[in-house]
Order: sequence, then C-alpha cells, then structure tokens
Amino acid sequence: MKIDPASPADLSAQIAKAIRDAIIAGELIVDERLPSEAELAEQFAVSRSTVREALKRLAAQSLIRTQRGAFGGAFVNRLSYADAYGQQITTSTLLLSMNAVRFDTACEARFALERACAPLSAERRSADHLATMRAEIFRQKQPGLTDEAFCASDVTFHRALVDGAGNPVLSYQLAGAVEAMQPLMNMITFTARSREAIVALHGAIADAVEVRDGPAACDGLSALESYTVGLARSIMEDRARRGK
Amino acid sequence: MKIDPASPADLSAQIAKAIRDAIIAGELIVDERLPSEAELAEQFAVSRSTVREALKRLAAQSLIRTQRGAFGGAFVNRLSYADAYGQQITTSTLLLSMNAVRFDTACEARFALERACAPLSAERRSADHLATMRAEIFRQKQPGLTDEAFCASDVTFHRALVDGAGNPVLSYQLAGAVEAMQPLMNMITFTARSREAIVALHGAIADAVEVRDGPAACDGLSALESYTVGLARSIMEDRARRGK
DNA sequence: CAATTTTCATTTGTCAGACATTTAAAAGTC
DNA sequence: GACTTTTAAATGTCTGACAAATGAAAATTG
Repeated sequence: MKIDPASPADLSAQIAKAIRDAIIAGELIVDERLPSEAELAEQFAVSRSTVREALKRLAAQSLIRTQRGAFGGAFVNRLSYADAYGQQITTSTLLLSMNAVRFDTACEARFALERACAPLSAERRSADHLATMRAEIFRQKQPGLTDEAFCASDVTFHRALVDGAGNPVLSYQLAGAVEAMQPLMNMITFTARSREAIVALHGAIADAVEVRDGPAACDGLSALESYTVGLARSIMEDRARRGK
Repeated sequence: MKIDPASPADLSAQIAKAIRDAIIAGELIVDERLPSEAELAEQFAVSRSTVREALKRLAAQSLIRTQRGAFGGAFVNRLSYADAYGQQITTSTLLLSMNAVRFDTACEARFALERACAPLSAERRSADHLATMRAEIFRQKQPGLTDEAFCASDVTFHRALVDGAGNPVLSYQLAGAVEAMQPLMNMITFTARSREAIVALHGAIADAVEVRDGPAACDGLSALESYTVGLARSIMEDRARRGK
C-alpha cells in the first residue's frame, strides 16, 4: 500500500483508498486487525491525525470498526446485511430528494423491481410474511391513521412481500427502492376513498400471494402502480391549479 | 443541532450524525456552505480535529465536498447518479464477498431484477443500446479473450440492457446487482463451449429486444440464469472432486 | 480609466505533542 | 484458586502551530 505525496488529492483520502482497495482485494480479511494509528502514521509517513481522518472515512462506510484499549485498534468489519440496508436506504433517499426525480420515474422503478420479487415471494413466502401483510392491511383500514403512519405501514407491507422471496440479496437491493419512496409518498394527502382503493389492491396482492399465484400478484402490483401514479398526478395538477 | 457529551459514542460520530440528519431533513440544502471548522468547533464545543473527523465521515459518503482557501469550506454535495452508482457497487460487492453468499442466491437476485427491466428496455431501448449489446456479443466471440475480459464484456452487455429501460433510478438500483456479480463470475473458467452457449443466449436476448418483444427477452434471461447456475454448479462439483 | 499585479485575510490540510479514557493482560494479594 | 491492583497499549480529544490554496480587495501600471 503506497500513497503519492505529490497527488492533488488529500493524503487522508489517498490513505483511505489504499486501505479500502486492500480490503476489497481481500488482502485484509474480515476481523483482521490493522496496524495501530501510530504504526500506520509511520508506514505512510504522515501524522497520526491524517491517519485518523482516513480511518474515520472507512468507518463511515462500515468497512472498519474501532475498539479502544490495549489490544484494541481498527478491525476489518464484516459488512452485515443490516449495515448494507442502512447505507442503501440513505443513498437512495438522498439521490431521489436531491435530483428532483419525477414521482412516476421512481414509482416505475419501484414497482418493476417488486414485480421481480412477486413470483418468488408467492412461491416461497412463509406464514409469517403473509400474516404481516394481512396485519398491515388491517392497520391501514383504521380511521384516524395519519398519512405518515399510512405510508409507513405501506412500506412494511411491501417489505414483507419482498422478504417473502427468501433471498437476502434481493431484499437488500429492494430496500432502497421501497424505503426511498416513502418521503415522496408522504407528499400525497390520502383521501378516505384513495386509501380504500389502495387497501383493496393490497388485499388482492395478499390473496394472490396466499394462493401462491405469482402472476396475479404481479397484476395486483401493476394495478397499484397505475393507481398510485394517477393519484399523484391528479394531486399535483390540483395543486398547480390552486397555485394559479 | 445538538450533541450529548455523555453519550458512549464518539463525539465525531455524533457530530457527523447531527449534520447528516440535517441534510436528510432538508435543513441544509444543496450547495449550502457549512460553517467553517473553527465555527463548528465552537458551536459543538469540541476541538477542530474532532470536527474534521466528523466532516471526513460525511465526505466519505459524498454528502459534502470541501474546498480550500478564502470563501472555501464544506458544502452540501448534490449526490450525483455517478456517486450513488459507485457507492452501490462498492457496498454490494463487499456484501457478497464478506458474507459467503451462494452463487445461485446472487444469481437469482440479479436475473430477477434484470427481468424486471427487460420489458421496459424492449419497449424503449434506443438504437445505441442495441448497438452496444451487439458489439459486446461480437467481442465475446473473439477467440483468445481472457475470462476477465469476457466477464467485463458480459457486464457491459447487461448494463446496456438495463440502461435501455431509460429509467435512471432503475439503472442505479441494478448497478449493484449486475456489477457485484462480476467477482463471482470471475471465479468461473469458461470453456469454448460454455462461451458459445452464453453468446447464443445473449444473441437471443438482443434479438428479442430488437423486435421489442419483452416476454421473449425475459425468457432469454431465464434461460441464461439456468445455464449460468448450472455451469457454476458443475464447476464447483468438479473442483470438489479433484480436491479429494 | 482599464487591465494587471500584488497583497491579504480566510479556510482547509497537515503536523507535533500532550493528556484522558478504555481495556485486557499481567502481577500481586488473600 | 479467586479476587484485586497494576500496567501497558491503544484510541479519543485537545491545543497550538504552520503550510497551502484561493478569491477578494488594494495597489500598480499602461
């Protein structure tokens, strides 16, 4: 691992990259201890503060964890599904909010991906997954539920559908698509009638998953996509008219 | 934005979280300048080094960028698709390599997601996307191509298919699934016969996309998935036998 | 007056050294 | 042998300093 003191980039960024590359290349394996900050400082011929900034960068990506005390130090971290989920959700959410992504673009992506899961989920879902879906549908019927709570329940429902496929890699990939939609959905005010329509579609999807009918689940998702996009569009147009 | 000096977590992690939350909540908007390190140090009642470590954490997630000099400082960064792609690929790759994910699990996720794109891509792909797919097929036919180059071309082919859907959010979500498979694919040694089979399936997919036949493209992807999983399995079994 | 150069204040990047805190192993004690 | 104390090693934090970059303002020049 070498760095170039003449490079325009910050030393701490270069050092972080060198260590990151070593981890990705497998030169540093999970739970292996990195040299102490003092040793790294000597190796790279920089000060300890510079090394520390590099290590903090890696910690922010969950690539290492640090432990204080004797025999402590920085250890290569096993990237857990939970960590990866979190990063995926943060990145997706910010990507959507900072780039003025159209509602229907995000919605299309989300439902296309969910339809990819639906046949697998219909085939493999456990009783638990189905129970969660039913419970969330029940919750969504409650009057007096705030829009935020309704959206949160919507996310839980769809996550249960995705998780039903029993493929953690798929669940990880979908986490961003499903969760990042929530802030966009929160911009919608749901009327009693629109909630009723959505709950009915959720029911149809749950029914399809219950009888292990993948294509029917896909159809339900497609119908939900059309309805959601139409709902958002009519609300946006309404706001534009009032804005005049 | 407040921090709790009595919390068990590091101060720099707390400060990073406080700023990150402010960005996500929209309290700090894109291109807005954060207070200088000295001012932040005063606000949070910590030293400048602690503030710097917090800022480096945020920089590692592409949430801020820094600029030296007068009127420089830390600015809230617009998370670009390119940055998001990169993070997604790094995270996905590490997740697969560090968690001993089975080849067929990752493969199933990847092809399920690609099938989600196929109908959209068949409908909307430009001539460019199709040309890229054809060019990569041509490249894959070249004798003397290394396995690494074959896999890289495979990734390019599939990315063209995904990008053909014309939905950047979808492309972003798929980036991880497609690219993270490459290290796993690189573990396979491709015989002339297996390459021929794969290239033929690529051709079938390209044909389907050319005539805008989404279902046929999906079928091609399914066939490719079965073939790839079978190939990997037979190679693994072969290695296990020889290992005896 | 306009264009160019110089100065200058501000801010990040890096360094050195110090002390506090945590932690587990090692030594000591009963 | 079980418990307590000591100790060494490591990270976390603070202070103060200087280097380097950078854009604005001031000075200079034609």
